[in-house]
Amino acid sequence: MRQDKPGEASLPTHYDPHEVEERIYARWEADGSFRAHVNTERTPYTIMMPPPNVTSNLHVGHALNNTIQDVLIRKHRMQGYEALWQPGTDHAGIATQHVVSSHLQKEQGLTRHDLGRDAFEREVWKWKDVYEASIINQMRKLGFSADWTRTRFTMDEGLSRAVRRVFVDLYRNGHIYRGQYMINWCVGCRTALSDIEVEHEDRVGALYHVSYMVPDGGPGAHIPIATTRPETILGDTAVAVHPEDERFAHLVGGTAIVPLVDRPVPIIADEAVDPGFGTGAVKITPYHDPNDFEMGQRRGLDRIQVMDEEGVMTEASGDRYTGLDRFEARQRVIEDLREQELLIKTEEHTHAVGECHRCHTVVEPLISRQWFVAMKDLAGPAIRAVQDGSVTFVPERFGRIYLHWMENIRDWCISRQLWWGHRIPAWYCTSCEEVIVEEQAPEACPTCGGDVYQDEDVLDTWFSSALWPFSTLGWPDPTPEMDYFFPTDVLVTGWDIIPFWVARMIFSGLEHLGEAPFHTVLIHGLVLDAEGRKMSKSLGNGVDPLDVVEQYGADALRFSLLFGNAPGNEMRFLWDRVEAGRNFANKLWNACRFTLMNLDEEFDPSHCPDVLWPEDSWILGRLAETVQRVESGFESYQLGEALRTMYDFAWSEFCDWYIEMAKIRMNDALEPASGRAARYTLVRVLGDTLKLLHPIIPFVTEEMWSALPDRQTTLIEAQWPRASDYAGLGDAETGMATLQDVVRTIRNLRAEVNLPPATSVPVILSATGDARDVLHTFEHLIHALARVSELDIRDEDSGRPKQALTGVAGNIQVFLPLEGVIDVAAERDRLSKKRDEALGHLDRSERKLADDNFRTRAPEAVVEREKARRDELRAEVEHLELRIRELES
RNA sequence: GGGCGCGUAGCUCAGUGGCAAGAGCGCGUGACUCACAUUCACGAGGUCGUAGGUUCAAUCCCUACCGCGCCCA
Repeated sequence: MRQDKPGEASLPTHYDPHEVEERIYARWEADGSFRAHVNTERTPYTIMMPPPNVTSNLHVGHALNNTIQDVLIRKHRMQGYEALWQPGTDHAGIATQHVVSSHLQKEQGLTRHDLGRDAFEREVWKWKDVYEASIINQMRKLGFSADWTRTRFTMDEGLSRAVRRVFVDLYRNGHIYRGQYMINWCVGCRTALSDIEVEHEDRVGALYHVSYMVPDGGPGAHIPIATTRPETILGDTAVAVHPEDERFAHLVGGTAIVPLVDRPVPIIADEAVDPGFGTGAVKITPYHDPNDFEMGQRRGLDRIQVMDEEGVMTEASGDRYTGLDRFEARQRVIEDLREQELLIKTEEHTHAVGECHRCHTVVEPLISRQWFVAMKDLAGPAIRAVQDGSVTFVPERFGRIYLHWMENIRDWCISRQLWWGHRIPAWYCTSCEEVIVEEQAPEACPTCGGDVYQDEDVLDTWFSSALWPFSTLGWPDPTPEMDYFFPTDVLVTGWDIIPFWVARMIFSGLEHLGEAPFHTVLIHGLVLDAEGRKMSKSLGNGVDPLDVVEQYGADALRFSLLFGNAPGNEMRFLWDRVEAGRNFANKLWNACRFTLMNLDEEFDPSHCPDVLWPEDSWILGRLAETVQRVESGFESYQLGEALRTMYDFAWSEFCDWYIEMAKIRMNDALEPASGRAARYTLVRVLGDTLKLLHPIIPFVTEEMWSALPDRQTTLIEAQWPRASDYAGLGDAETGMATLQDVVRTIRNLRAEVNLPPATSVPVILSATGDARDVLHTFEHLIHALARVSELDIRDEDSGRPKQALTGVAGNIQVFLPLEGVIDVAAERDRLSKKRDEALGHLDRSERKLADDNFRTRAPEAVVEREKARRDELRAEVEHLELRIRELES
């Protein structure tokens, strides 16, 4: 939208994002504006993009997450920081394996086992290539200014090397071990899961009370136990009661017979039993329950596996049950117990059932040989980093969630029985017991020289994500990027992955580099649908960001994600808000059109006129304050507040008032200096407003910027405004508030009697002293802004019109002498209403000031303000009463 | 059971220990005013969940309760 000759308006009346966005984005890329370089002349500012999963395209949640980052990056870039936004994608082991498997099944009817490991992996890589490209394309359409030349993928060679290095280091330092422990097993995904990959959901189930016979307790002696999982009875190896439970004290030390399998097991006393739950006695199944597993370890109980990794009952469960699915087995066990009259009763019972957060099948706790990270030693420094403030969460409350999780952390199961991911760098000897953990594959067993084979399993995806803040910068190699950009500055993410990712990055940074990878964690909420529901595939209520961009433009989408949102809070996606964003962009566009249309040949933006008019000083003063408020909004990460401040300034002050006033002055041939000052101020204020808004709505602002005269750089590289830039220019105290008050009062009176805006009316303003001077200063403006035919500014004692609509603007009386139009009775009612309103306020104010406590204890400024307010209200009431009396006479 | 968040205009949400509490959308009235009808002017609409407490002053801080949502066990 360049225009060659000033004064010629060739711009369309509506801003069209489609025409603009692609071109602008290409320009930024061609200029290398997103590139970050190691540059010791500048301070680095670094944000690591949370790498989206290559499973599928981005949704609006991603759009929010990345918009926030882009805003921070663009702003700091304009402030002169060397701003690196490091992008990339995540291989998302279990999730990607899942979608590719389903895809294969659907398209070709094949399972991954039909293909075999290598061929399956090739399929996943293909999927990754497609979605990585698609995701990056989406992000470009949204205007994100990441340094794409540095794009990384968690399974890149370099990042994989970082994974192996970390695994080996942790192993050698004793932080990684392998062993048989209780883990969460997903029967659907056929893999181990870590604790946090299990979601607990309350379900209505049953609590079964079952009799266990106690043969040496006398005839008919039994102990009643309660369980929610009767099928695990088959694997029981003890019965436990609380040591102080008198009901069962006589049985402790004896033997109970496990029903259906007739296995004698000890009756033990253990503090872990809750005597208030169920019958007070519990069955112990060390192989299939995490609490029982711990008790089993303490007490040296036997472990019997009655269910395998496919959720099918094993031979150890007995002939009647072998080969049954776990849920069928439960039914058969219940029937058999009932038949043998060992089932005492069944009661409804709601309890939390763990399910796989990926496939939502019920998770089976069982003992399995897996690799673990011992968390205790690693957690300590990570807790201290947040406690001592070296890492700060915004909003603060999320720091407590983090600490709670860290303080109760358990060892992290990191091996996954998947094909997609980083293969565990451990080799086993076929001839001896040797386990070799190395970054590079060993050729033979170092102990006996036997053949070796690598562990079949891969690592939990988060094991590599935890290294993202430094693996992307080249670690473990010593790179200039590591020296310069690490540690990074802000991590922006949702609260849902604090334990998965944030916590692990923090302890990884501390362990491997001796410092936390960022100083601030900025948490945002979820984006919900218009009804406040979580967006999900099954509900089909998701919103594709590209749809929004297509319809309204990227700026409108970005605006809608930030406007009116507070940090950490959930937000609903509303099309109305997108529309508001589009309208705002259009408003700015037209302000820019107006400005350009009014520049003349001799306009020189670099030359500040010697004299500025009061309205120029006013808008510059308002701008200075806006800059300051925006700055403090950004500092506290209140982007929504910052945006609202800019929005109000640009629309309600600059467009609604300043531009309207500038029109009048630029048309005034008698005062060319006024027009010059207005032109300068217009360009100055518009330009700086575009700078402020650029991080949030980059496209439309850049497009307008390029049309303003004499731009030295693109807007993305322009210098961020500072409040001090307006020293000596801005002045908020120019009587503008009085002018606005008077104009509004006149407009209000006109509206009372339904006067069309085109009709001019005579107006009498009555005031004394300073107020009258202000009115004289702005006489021409009042004329035009309020559509006044004849303006009569007079002293209070120089008479008042008889027949007139009356209003009060502070200590100024406003009269519209419209003889014939006035309905005296209606006017009297209107004024009485106004008087009563004012009286109410005045009453409150006077009572406040009559209170000694208030006068002595409240700050002086507050008391002074209250006095001023009271005086103003008094004057208003007096004026109104005088007028009412006049109408009555 | 433990923890957290929310409850402010018809709707969706900002906000602050001290002027008469705001926005967007919606609603009413008027206007094709020469940047913009994706607009402009004017207006209606709120006991800031309920009850106590702290304070000169509470929508904001504290306590309890009610309603909604989330996390952990």
